[in-house]
Amino acid sequence: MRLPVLLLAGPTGAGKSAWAIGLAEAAPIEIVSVDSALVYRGLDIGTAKPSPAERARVPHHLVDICDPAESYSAGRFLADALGHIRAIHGRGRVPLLVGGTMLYFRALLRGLAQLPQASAERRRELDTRATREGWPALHAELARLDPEAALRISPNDAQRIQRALEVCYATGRPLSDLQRQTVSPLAGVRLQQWALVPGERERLHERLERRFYSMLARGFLDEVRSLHARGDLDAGLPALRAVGYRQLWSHLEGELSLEEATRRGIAATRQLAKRQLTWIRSERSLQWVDPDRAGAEASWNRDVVASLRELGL
RNA sequence: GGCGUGGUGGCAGAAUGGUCAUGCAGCGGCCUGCAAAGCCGUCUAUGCCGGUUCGAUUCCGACCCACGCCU
Repeated sequence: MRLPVLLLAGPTGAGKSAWAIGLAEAAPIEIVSVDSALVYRGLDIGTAKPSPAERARVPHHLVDICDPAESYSAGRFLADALGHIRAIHGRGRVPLLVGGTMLYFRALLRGLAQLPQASAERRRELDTRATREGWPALHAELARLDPEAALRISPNDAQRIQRALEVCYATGRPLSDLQRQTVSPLAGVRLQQWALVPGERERLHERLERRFYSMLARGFLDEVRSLHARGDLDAGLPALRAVGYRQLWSHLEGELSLEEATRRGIAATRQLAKRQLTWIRSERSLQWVDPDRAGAEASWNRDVVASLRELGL
């Protein structure tokens, strides 16, 4: 028999974690987090990380695996996640991939091309050139090395221009060629995929705002303060660009009042949710569930448990 | 009650006798090793009534509202 892989996506604040933990208590499931912020140690309150108690009850993988000074990546995620999926299957259990980092889900579903890792030095060089010449100039260079990539990347999209050039330099080949063949690493796996999609955006927004205040009440600012106090972290690190952390960091740097940081943090959270929803809409293989509908969680839970039973689990 | 100042989009804030900046928020989208990131696109406005004018958000008058000062 082939063990399945379950996927649960959804925007921030939709209730994914609670659903996942609830399911794991009713079925032989282990949770694999699909979340670019939960990987960082010390980012707890602001990421709504599952509590130690919850993690003791249900195994969570890919949480707290990285120091905030490091940069995690989609590539590392893919390798890590596939490793956990295999290991969980090896235990005769079912992996439930839960999270909101849609690029990571896509990597899992569609695969990533064989590309070189990010190179810190190369990126530093490119940043230096960009401050002197401007990104449009580097975009023009990309147009020579990889016209196809230049066509779909905006002259202002620093991040992607940088990545494309980095790959061209490192491999001597256009990124577009390298990206041509990718295979789904989960091809042939029995997949069940859901997305929590709140029916009313308004309600999600209210919830996100309340949640932000509640995080502050539970010591979010102190959490950021202790990261700030380490002295070896800076605002450019992926961990500190996370929603909420970035704004509170900026307040600690004296750039924003706490009120302003809060306002912006809440707005950034809404924007994150919006981008996640855009991605969910485009991923047609996901089955939508409205978490605000009465009884939605219970009936989902029941259905999943039943379908696992059919497989003898 | 009198005088003064000011009313521009959800908010902030420019400008103009003829096409009403811009920023933020919102909304839609893109996404291959930073993705809670980055980028692209986009709707809504000149308080009200009248006058001058070919044409008024702009000039004039009345009114309403806000703020300040005076009584």
